[in-house]
Amino acid sequence: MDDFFARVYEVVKQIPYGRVTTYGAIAAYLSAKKAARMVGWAMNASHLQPGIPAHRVVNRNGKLTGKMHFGSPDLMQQILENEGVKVTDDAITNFSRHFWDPAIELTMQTGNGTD
DNA sequence: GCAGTGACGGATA
DNA sequence: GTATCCGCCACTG
Repeated sequence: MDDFFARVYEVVKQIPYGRVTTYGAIAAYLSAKKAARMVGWAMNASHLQPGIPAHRVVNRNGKLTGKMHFGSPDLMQQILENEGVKVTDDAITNFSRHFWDPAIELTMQTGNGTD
């Protein structure tokens, strides 16, 4: 729990305001690209940890697949729109424009919060 | 120890 | 582009 989960949380917490990423991107960053499910599963437990902007994590299609886990099915969309991310039909519009890849933005630097 | 499941993704048809 | 299947790793029953 302090291994894989912590990794996912670290990456998710690095997601800047108004940006979003995908489970696969995080998984790939964690060298577990084949196990994108694990990321999503870890996110399921993310609500146990504070400061985890899980709403900024969507699936490859930019779809708010996990919105149902926020307590309110519309909460996730509300937060995204509140951050300037337009959401239509439970999917992020201009997704590629808001897309944030940890493997690029973090330049493959694991756990380096010096910046 | 085995089987089922999961906030996914990629490949194939 | 859409639909279906399989693989992936970890956890629970």
